[in-house]
Amino acid sequence: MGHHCCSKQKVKRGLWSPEEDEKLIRYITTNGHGCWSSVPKLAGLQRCGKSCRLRWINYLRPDLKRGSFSAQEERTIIDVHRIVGNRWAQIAKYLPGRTDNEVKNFWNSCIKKKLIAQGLDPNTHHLLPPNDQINSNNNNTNACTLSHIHPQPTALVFSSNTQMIKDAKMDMKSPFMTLPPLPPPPDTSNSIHPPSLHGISAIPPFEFLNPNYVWMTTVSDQNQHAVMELVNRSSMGRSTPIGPYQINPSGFEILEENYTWDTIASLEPRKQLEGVQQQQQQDKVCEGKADNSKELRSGENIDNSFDSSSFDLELEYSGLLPCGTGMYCSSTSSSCIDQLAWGDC
DNA sequence: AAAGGTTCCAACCGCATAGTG
DNA sequence: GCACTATGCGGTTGGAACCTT
Repeated sequence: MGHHCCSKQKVKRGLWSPEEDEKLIRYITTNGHGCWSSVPKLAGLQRCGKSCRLRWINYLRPDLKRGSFSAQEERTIIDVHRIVGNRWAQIAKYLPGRTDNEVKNFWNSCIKKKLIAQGLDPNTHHLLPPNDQINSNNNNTNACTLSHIHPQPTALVFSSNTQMIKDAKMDMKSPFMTLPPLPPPPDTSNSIHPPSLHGISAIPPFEFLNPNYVWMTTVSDQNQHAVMELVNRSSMGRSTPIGPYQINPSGFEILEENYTWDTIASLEPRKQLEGVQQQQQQDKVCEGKADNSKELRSGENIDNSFDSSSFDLELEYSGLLPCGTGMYCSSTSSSCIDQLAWGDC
């Protein structure tokens, strides 16, 4: 079955010859591609326009970066994939010089296997059930990796620059992150102070490992970045930020009461316990308020809107990750993230 | 060295959507 | 609103290259 665009033409298929490449390059560099369907004829090629377009975009474009993916690119792919899923074109946007096809192939041939080997489901980025984990039980490296990955909350911070706000479609499968380098965490044993972000320092000490508290993202500080927020999990879904720093100059709200950001093993929002919803429903009945922010915060609304298909944030990325027991590391600081990602403990 | 298996990636296929008349 | 075309995208495939036996 041929393409719609070339069903009437006698077209060549399969691998491109150097001569064909040369013709296409010469034509496009001279004239631009214009309407792709007319390119083959004008360039003297026995191909359909679609094939020419693909060849140009995936292979001949001068701005393409060839060669293997760097560790940084690999990390970016994983992190963006965690947010947007198999939306290769979206992912490729954050990898200059890479194409969606290239990213997709790299994912399928390489990253997927690495994640599975670490006991992570490449689709969900969650831990696989023990039976599905390959080599993770008899492999100390993986065991080490998982022990790092699992118990720590993670941090997600939005970049809410003007362009992003303009481009954002806030259906929010998940927010994405711009993570500034953090100051080194204080040297404490069990009680760790949260890092000070963007000059917000009035954060009281708290027990970082206390399961009653969880990091949540909210927007934003004076530098137009969203900041993490500690929320009392035991308040059954009510957002009870710790600290007097809820600022939102950008006008959009990310914090969702019913969701917490899970560990690095699963950065997707995770609905809290059923009791949370019940409590909220009770609250709604009691309060009977129609509050604008509630629209965004409503669990049902968010739930319904969790369609990654329209997630389109101008995201920036860097990798703040929990690193070891109660500690953080950032992507700008070295190999910790690599160790976490690939088990080089 | 040869056969068979596996991996990788360029290219294709088909669907969705936008644009146009 | 409809039909048609062009474009973009994700899933899939085919075959060359590589690896294993």
